[in-house]
Amino acid sequence: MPELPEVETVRRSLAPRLPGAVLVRFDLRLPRMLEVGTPRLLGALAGSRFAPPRRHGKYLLLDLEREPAARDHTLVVHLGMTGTLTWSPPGAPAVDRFQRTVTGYQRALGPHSIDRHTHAVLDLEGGARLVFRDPRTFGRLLVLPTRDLPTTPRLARLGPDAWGLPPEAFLSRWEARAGRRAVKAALLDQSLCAGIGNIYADEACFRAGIRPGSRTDRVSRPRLLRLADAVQAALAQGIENCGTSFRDFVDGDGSAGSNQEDLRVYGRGGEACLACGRTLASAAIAQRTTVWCPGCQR
DNA sequence: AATTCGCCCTGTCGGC
DNA sequence: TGCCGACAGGGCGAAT
Repeated sequence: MPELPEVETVRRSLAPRLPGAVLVRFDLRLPRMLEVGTPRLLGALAGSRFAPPRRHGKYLLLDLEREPAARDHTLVVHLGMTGTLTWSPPGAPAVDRFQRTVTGYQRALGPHSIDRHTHAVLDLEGGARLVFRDPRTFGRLLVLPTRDLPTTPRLARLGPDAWGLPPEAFLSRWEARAGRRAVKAALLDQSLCAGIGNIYADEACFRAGIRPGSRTDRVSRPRLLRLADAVQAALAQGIENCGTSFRDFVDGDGSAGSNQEDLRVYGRGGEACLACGRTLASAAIAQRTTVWCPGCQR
């Protein structure tokens, strides 16, 4: 479930590789993954040059430049739940490389495997490739003129990026948009601020000592400031650890992150709180599995 | 108007 | 051993 820290990890791993690379061919293997754009447009991208990768919330923004600049386009990638975007070095075999598990699942042997779950392959000049895989197909690809990014519905809905958002900005967004929902529901709302998902919402609530089920309009201002800081701390740790790899997540080089080893509450329902030893509670809040400590979070 | 719910999709896991 | 249901969950659009 790539959230902001995971997408940032992918961005950072692609940053040394991508800039200057020339797109030779955009092979879209599963057309429905392309939410915005047409096969014809993908063909017209050939010859474009990648700029340094950007990110907003959980979205990766890959700008493709060509002369004149008015023809610049952007490939927007959302990794959904199980998506990976990897940079395959020149010479890597294009053949399917996977093993069949006892249940019949095709587990990729390498991160850049071109198999039934590979939905897009971007050939780059010199033989390298960008490979997009997503077994559960919740991810999305968008290709559009760069100047249209701010008005594209999916992106226009997003609030400011959560990472580095000043506490006072977080507070003003909260006061304007949080409503009377559960705190967790507001944290997951990408229009309030973009990038927080299920893992980091729970982690931030724990760090702030706030119950994820408590109502947004009943959180005092000082505690809200604590929450703003906790969000930054949770995201910072995730980025520092190169993302949370419970199962599928890998960065652009196919490397897993280590943040799953440092999570305080997510995925630990029924286990002992690392701070006070009480049994961590688990329940569905905002239609998401939510874990918190009844002792530490009031 | 604000909030919740159902759906998409495929693989994993536990129960019988 | 094998089948089957529950579950995971981001974001959209419909329903309340």
